[in-house]
Amino acid sequence: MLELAILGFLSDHPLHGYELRKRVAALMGHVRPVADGTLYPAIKRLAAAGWVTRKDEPGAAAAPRRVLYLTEDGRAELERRLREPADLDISDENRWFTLLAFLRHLDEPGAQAAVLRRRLTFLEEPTSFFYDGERPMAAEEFADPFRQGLLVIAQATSQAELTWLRNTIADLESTPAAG
Amino acid sequence: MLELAILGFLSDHPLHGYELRKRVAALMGHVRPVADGTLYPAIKRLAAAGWVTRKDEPGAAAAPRRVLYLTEDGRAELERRLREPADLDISDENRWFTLLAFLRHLDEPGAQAAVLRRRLTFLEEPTSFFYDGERPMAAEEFADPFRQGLLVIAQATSQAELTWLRNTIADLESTPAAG
DNA sequence: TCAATATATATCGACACCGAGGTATGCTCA
DNA sequence: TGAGCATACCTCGGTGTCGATATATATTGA
Repeated sequence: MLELAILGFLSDHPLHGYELRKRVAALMGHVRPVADGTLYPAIKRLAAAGWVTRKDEPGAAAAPRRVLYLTEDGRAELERRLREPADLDISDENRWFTLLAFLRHLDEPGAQAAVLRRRLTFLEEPTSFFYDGERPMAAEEFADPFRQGLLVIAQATSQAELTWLRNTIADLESTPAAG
Repeated sequence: MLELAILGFLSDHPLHGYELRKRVAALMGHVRPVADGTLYPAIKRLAAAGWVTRKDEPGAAAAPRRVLYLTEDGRAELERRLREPADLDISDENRWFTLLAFLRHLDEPGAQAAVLRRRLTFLEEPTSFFYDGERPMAAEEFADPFRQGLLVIAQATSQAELTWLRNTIADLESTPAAG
């Protein structure tokens, strides 16, 4: 998820680590802050894989910067990760939102629609959080207001997303294929 | 998060690992499946800390079961974790939902309301996912339909939860303190 | 001149998690 | 009798993440 975000941000502009950190923090930091000890090893991994290159530049305000550039291999890797996301990228909200933030870098509307369809399929699956034996329990069955809330919120959330997904898939599939 | 779920489920009933696995899977498995290699070490940690005890029983259908019981220390630990959750438990959806699923085990309405207030404060903070320099960008500013969707969904989601939070906090705070 | 702050990069140990694999029991059906 | 499956528990290696810590420069204000 972090690696995807790095590849995605670098796909827009070359960035140095500090700026990258700020963008990553803006995207998902309010939900799950990213520590330096997570970011820099991640950059190192991507560099070792040949997906980003580093160039030293004098610092604008302070210490010298190591500006990161996405390589051609890196762009291909980004596309691969967007085109064929893991199941966890589809089901986990944090990962899914990160994917969504960079899905425009997949430039075929058909491929974009295919990814949205996977999320649609996932959200359309009937799932319950709690069971009475085999039988899924509805919100109204709980005396517990917190479990009620859990189900009510989850339902409202997925309704909003389902609406958006269906509209956007329809738009994408009515778009003539990009040339 | 997993440890909280284990303590929470055991607070309802003693369970053996296999049954516990099914309940944990129902609660959060569709979003993020829990592997055996995660569950059993977690049980071991809780046992080592003295929060659960294990008793062997003949298996109902097959291999013998190790039934898990929450100890008094375990119940105290559960309460502590519910009463004073880490910031990450408040901000991260997966963790927050897990907390919500067991919040009824905190039996003071005032303490429950205090936890909900923390979530309310978090959701009321103005946050944006993307910035143009310092300026947060609104959904309409993106040509990118995916980033638009991201913001629209996030907003709809938090609206639903805000409504529920405000109503539930009001209910809890009008409840006479539990004896 | 000194302290504080923002900029900027990086390492290290501890640890939770995942995936793969292993062990074993008892039921069902061929 | 044997294969296959559901039940039931557990270990281990690899890895990603966190929190603490270290280093260094430039600006700002007391």
